[in-house]
Amino acid sequence: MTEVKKDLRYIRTRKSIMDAFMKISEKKDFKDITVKDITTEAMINRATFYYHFVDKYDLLEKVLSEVFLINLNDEIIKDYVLNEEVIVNLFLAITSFNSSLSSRCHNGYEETIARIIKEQLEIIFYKMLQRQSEGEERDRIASVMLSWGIYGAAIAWNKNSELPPEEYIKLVIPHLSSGFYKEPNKKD
Amino acid sequence: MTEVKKDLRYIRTRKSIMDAFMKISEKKDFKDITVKDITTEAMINRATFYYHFVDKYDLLEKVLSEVFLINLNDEIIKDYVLNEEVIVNLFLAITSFNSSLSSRCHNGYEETIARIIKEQLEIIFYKMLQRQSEGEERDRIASVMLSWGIYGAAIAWNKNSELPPEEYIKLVIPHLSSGFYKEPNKKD
DNA sequence: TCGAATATGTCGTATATACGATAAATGACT
DNA sequence: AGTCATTTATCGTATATACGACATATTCGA
Repeated sequence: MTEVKKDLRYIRTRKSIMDAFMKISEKKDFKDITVKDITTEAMINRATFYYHFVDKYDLLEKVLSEVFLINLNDEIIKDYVLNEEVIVNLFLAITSFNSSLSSRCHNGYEETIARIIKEQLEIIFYKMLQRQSEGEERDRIASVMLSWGIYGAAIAWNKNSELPPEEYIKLVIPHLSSGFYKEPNKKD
Repeated sequence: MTEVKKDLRYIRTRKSIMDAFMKISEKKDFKDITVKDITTEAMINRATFYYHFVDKYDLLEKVLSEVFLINLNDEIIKDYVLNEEVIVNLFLAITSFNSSLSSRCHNGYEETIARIIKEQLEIIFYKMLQRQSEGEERDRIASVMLSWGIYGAAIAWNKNSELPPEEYIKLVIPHLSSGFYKEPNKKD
């Protein structure tokens, strides 16, 4: 389907646009970013932007869903299973998007961002859980809870914490690895 | 003359090539760098490299002479005169090329590199000295001595010192600002 | 020493992108 | 309200670049 372009020019330009967008996102709120900003940073013509994306919202969707699967697929999903390192890295990936996250949600686009991120997280968690699977439906639910949980933690970190994100998320790792509470009466 | 191209594609691609080259230079010795290495890193076709440069030696010359005048012209030469900050920055710029510099000089290309860098340094020093000029010929000679001196210091730093380059060069700053020796009998 | 791989340059053709123009939408200021 | 400036989005044409093929060098291990 959707015709995967493999012309090097296309790939490089697409990457330039996405990199530029992410760089600008670190300083500017999403709603204040113009297509001109992006094309200037990416050193491409404005018309070329529209050759690749419908508009900046389209770009946002694709950046969010691809950056996760690119940055993380390669080094993490391939042979890793769910563990501390994975969770920390995912958390860092989310918080690095603080630009879009931290802004007031008065234009209603934050929900879309949140939705996309959580969808991607869910996909990743599900893939990883299946490697050590103990039931498909259980994995599904676990993926949902983890995606919402991690994302929520990122939001909370953004609002409150002065801790570095890495330390912040590590505080809760014990609960994720060994459970949130102790079985009251367990053999052995 | 030489037809300054201003097509954005040309500019972006040229920059990509130079950035890629500098990045690779930090890890690989110049003589071990292939055109393929550069084009892969820059995400461009090999043929395109030859559209921009004759060969990797041509690229080296242009990188060396432009990087100095780009990185330094903007922030330094414009309204600055010769001072501590300028000297430190120039020194850092040179040492950051340690890749090519530090290699054994058995292919004889180090001399070319040295020549180009010194030429560029001389141009920069001369421009700066002229702002506070006390004679054209004196400025010329001073530029020559400074360019050779700074460059030599960079080479020496590379061979011997464990000091950070910034500290290293700062040790000699007093001599550059106040002279290498005291006038034996000076009025006042 | 000899092949076999890898690197260098060059060329013709196809295509992604630059450029400039355009119209319409949006926003800021009086 | 209206104007001015900026941004969005689309178009036709020109051009820089990708691609693949090619002939030479160069490197390197058997």
